[in-house]
Amino acid sequence: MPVNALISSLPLAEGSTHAHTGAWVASVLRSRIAEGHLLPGAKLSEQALAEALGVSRNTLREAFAVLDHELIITRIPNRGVFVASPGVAGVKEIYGVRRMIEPAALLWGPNLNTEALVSIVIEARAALAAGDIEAMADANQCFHEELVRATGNQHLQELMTRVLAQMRLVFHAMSDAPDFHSHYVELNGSLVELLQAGRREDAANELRGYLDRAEAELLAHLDEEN
Amino acid sequence: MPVNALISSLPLAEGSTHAHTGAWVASVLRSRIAEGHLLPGAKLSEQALAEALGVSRNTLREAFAVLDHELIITRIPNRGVFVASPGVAGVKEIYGVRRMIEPAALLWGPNLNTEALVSIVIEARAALAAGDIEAMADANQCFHEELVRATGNQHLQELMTRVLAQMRLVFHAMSDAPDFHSHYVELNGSLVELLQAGRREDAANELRGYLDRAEAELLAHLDEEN
DNA sequence: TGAACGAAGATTGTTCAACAATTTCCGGAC
DNA sequence: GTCCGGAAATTGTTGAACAATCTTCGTTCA
Repeated sequence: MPVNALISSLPLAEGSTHAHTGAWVASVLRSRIAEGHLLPGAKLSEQALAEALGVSRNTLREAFAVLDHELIITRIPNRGVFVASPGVAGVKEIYGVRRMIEPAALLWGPNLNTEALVSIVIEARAALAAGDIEAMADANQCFHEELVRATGNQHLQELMTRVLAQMRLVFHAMSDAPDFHSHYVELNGSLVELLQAGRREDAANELRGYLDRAEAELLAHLDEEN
Repeated sequence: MPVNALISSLPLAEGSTHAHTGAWVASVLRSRIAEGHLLPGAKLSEQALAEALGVSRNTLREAFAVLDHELIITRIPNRGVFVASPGVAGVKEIYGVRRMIEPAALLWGPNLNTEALVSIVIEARAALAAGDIEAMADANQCFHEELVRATGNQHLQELMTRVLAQMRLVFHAMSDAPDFHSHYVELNGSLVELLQAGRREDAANELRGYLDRAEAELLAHLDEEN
């Protein structure tokens, strides 16, 4: 288990004393997990983590409460805390959310910023040409985040951020994953074209089909992995 | 593998005295607030609450972390914890969520249960006839919760539950509120009629208008209160 | 051999007491 | 009346402690 080595590289709490340490711990763990340094299924030992982060077990526990609520970690009573690893049910949940919110944003979002979407697609194409899969995945995530930004609503954006964080966990759990992102670049592109033509309803419908196919693809890959 | 392996894979027994006290405290406070026993703006003193609930300050703190994340309470560093009191911005956020999720559920929800909605409308009508405003408000809430249940998605349902909890806070904050609920009974009724006729798109559009008017009404009342 | 048993040892759940950092309260000075 | 300064109260955080629960690992018994 390489977790111990990674934990030791965590930054220690320093300087600013007495300010929402719990939230700080939560954010550190959140990004550590998002970046894939802590992989799904990894156990987060209270004692080890508290020591590594330079905070007390009680403070760490407050961070755990937040991350648990965000579904980034899984707490099993008397067993411990683990990085969440969404299975088939999790993927279905994720796409259930996306299939409602994203088309709704496209169809009814009052702040739809087509230009921002265009520039993201251009970025993604550049990343694709450069063979930078990481950058492409980032761009794809930005695209869908920008989409939900059209709702002009903080709650929905937070939900989407949470869901996309879970998506990252799914990808991290599949180390042998093929490149899921590259062939969505052009799908995003055609979506943007529809938007530029003012055909929001068509765009929403296309997006729904797109999400259906993406879910099916992921589920197929998850099944064959077991 | 030995019997031990089989036993350990069984679902964990609930009700143990030694688990989830933090979650329990959170649920107690949640319902206390929902029922209006703790009004918006009220301060939740750590010491007093911990003593009253018979838990330690640390455990109470874990509950606070959860409720803060649910936006049911507001934490101000070094000042304390208060029951949230959504203002104009909060109401706009709430309706921003509802205006996206509810029509989407109506339009695309795979588990739309028209019969359940019908029976809720019937209940609401009975409450209206009996002059029971409380029951009417409950029925109205059930109606919209059932609507989101059509999405078959837990995340969206949780978000909706959170949003409806904030709605209750808004109503509690307006002690002199007129009866906002009674004239929505028939609007829900006409919505159901459209659904029974299979006209989901029309229903979604009508619901959007309905939510727009409801928001405007609430905002007007909030403005004149200041 | 291999499965069941059971007693350490480790880990989590929770509380308590203490202390530092801030805010709030209150009485006096101008 | 308001401005100031110092108690008093409250929050933020820690460390130790203990009970409950899991894990581990050697022992016993078919």
